[in-house]
Amino acid sequence: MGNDYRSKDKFSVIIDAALEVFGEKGYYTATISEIARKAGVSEATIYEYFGSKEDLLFAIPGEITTQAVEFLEAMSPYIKGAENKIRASAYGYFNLYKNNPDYSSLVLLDLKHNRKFMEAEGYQAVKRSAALILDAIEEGVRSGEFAEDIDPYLVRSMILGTIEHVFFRWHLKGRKEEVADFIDPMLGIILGGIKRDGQPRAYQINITLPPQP
Amino acid sequence: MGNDYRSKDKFSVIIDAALEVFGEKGYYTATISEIARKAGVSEATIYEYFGSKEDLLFAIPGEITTQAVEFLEAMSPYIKGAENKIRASAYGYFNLYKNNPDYSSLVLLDLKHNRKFMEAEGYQAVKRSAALILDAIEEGVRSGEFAEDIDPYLVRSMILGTIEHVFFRWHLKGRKEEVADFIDPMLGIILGGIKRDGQPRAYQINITLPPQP
Amino acid sequence: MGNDYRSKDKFSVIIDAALEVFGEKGYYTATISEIARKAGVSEATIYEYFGSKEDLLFAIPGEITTQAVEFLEAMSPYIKGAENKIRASAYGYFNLYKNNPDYSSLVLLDLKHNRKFMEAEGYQAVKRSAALILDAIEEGVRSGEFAEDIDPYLVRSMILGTIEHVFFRWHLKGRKEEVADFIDPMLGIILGGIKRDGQPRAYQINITLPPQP
Amino acid sequence: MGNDYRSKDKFSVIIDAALEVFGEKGYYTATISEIARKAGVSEATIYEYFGSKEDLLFAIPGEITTQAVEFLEAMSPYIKGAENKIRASAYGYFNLYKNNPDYSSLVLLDLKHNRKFMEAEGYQAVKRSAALILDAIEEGVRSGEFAEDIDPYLVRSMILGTIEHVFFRWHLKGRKEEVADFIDPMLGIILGGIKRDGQPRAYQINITLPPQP
DNA sequence: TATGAATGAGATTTCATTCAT
DNA sequence: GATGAATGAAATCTCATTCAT
Repeated sequence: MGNDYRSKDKFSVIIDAALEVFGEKGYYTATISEIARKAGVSEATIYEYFGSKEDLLFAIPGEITTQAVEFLEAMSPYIKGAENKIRASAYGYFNLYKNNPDYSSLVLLDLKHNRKFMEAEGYQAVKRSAALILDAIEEGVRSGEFAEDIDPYLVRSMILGTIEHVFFRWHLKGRKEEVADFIDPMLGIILGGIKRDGQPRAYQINITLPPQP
Repeated sequence: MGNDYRSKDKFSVIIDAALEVFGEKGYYTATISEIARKAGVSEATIYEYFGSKEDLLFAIPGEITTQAVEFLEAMSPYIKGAENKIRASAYGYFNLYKNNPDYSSLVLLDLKHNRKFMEAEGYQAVKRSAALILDAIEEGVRSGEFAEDIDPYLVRSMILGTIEHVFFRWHLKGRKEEVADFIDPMLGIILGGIKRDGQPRAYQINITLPPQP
Repeated sequence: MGNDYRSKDKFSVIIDAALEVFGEKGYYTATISEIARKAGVSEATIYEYFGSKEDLLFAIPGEITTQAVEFLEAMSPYIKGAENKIRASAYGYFNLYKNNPDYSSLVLLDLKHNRKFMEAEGYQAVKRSAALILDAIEEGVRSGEFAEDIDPYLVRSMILGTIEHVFFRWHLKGRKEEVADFIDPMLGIILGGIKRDGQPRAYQINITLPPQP
Repeated sequence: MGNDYRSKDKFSVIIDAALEVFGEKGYYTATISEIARKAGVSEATIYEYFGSKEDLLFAIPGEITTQAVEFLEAMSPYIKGAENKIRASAYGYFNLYKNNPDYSSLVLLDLKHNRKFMEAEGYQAVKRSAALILDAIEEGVRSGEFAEDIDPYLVRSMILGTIEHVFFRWHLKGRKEEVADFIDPMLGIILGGIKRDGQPRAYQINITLPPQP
């Protein structure tokens, strides 16, 4: 435990430092040297744990995202109704990004643009979580909760795109103010736009024409 | 005229080459040397036209975006109704991104993450175009077209976020298939979610009349 | 005359600009581009008149120094006495350096350190003027004006070294105050130290020895 | 100790190589690449030890000069009489320049012309040593050893100017012959020129005795 | 003659990465 | 396991210089 513990500690320490530095400066501008300094280890030590700068980058999301997604997946069976599932996922993203600003900066500004990462292991969790949303939307269509002519992929893009866009701007603007909870209003609009609800929409009405002479 | 033509040509040739290389490899991975090779000029020549690699990057959007935005702005007064204005802007983005894949790759994958660029001149056009959408939304709220409790900034984020997200994924997936026109369905959902309910949406319905006896 | 005049003008204009820029920034830090700008000609034009940056550097002293030295040489026969000849030469240097600060900066800070220049044509005038001083000193020794055990080369080094040192420091200190006339005091000391004069020095006294037994 | 030794070695090895190359070619013409080659290290290694080419240049005098000056300063209190103090300092310069030809070349041909260096730390030692001379001269004036109407700054300029001029020419002429000891003759002249006349200069005379009957 | 335009040739500098200890 | 020290490999950028017009 002693060795293992110490070892694991150093691993985490490096990851944390890398997250912080990458998050602040971006992948290319960040240097191993600064990460090492912040982690309190030598540069060479970083290479004991991670094969390369890119490996270190890719190793970061593994932990954080996986944890968040596993929580969501575990919760999923207990949530009833497509809408609630979507809401849960959306809040999952929201909280993940909000509570881990360096991480979200890293993901939104660096990782997302890295094709290699998209194919790397660390991205699997993100994919699974995106799949959860898609499933929920499709479930909603099947169940009649949502209109059947909607494109589930588009709806998911709207949800994820909005969340990313808001956090993205937040980062670029220097993370000054806190990000308000925009999930409910956003879902209000999107769900309002795709729900097939009791109150028939205008385009669903039946018109009774007066008898023609 | 001859001279001028040749000069302008070289400027454009470099911009085009840079657009291509930056678009493919990203700003940091791209090298001046490759851009020079692709442009068919020497590296030194690039520095005759652009002071630095970053200047070159920032010079790219100036032309393309400005043109697109100016068209939108010129058109704006002739478009009546908030919804139509929004639609016009959304299609503006859509077409811009769709017709200039290298450019959209560059903007979405590189420029957007560059704080310096956000403050640079080339970005002004993008800002103006984003302002157009916001104005339209606010106009819709004032006119009663849209519910008054909506957050115009959120709505704009939804529109832009969705567009960016879709194109973003398209780039990361290798631009294989053509991007379908998702603007109408997207706006259908969003506008459907923000329109003031009392207002009958007669204009959206298709009526099939029963056969007349 | 028109052509020639114009042509000569441009030559001078370039020399003057070069003198100014070299004098201010030093040879290596100065750029042809800045000289061209200051001269109001294109860089290429400079190469019409001078083969290279170094040629331009070497061309500068030719005019100024030659003029000053020729004046000295012309005057020389009319000056009587070693001391007066030395004084004339020393003041020649003094005035040259004082009245042409850029030139003296150039010579003291750049040209002097350039072995190629020492062998170049432009340096001949300087050499001739240094020879004048040497001749005068030797003349003084021959005539008995100066002590015969002095080293004329050393004396010349003292004169030139002092003048250069003073102006050198003046340049490095930013040419703030005007350089005072230190030639007379300096020569007072040096000549005082080498003159074999009527007022017998201590070492020239006659000793009357007590009668030897 | 082993490590420390090796480390110090490399530092010195680079300094020595730089001294040699700068001394030979001058600062601007010298290249890091050649210094690295001569030092037997990579260019990158040089940058591990010195932040920039200029830093490397400025780091050179620190050691050599400081040592020489500290020796002088330590000796100073034990030397009695202004004249002897001046002589000691002058020989200090003389030996420094003579025993370290590369160094003196560097100082006289490169460093002295660098305004930044004049303000840099490495130059402090030179300044202190120049102050020593000035103090000695002023002491001589106060004590009546020297005439009171002399300008101590001028006298110092004469001493330093002469020394620099002689070594300077030596370098430019290719350091062929050895530099003779010109300090004593030079001081003989200068001191002869500034000494208060009343004081008999018994120690300088050669006496030829008349034939004894 | 004059020059706008283009470039060859390098120089400095930066960093990720390696390796002996 | 940890690291100090060293470096290979590039990349950006600068300028003196050339040449077609």
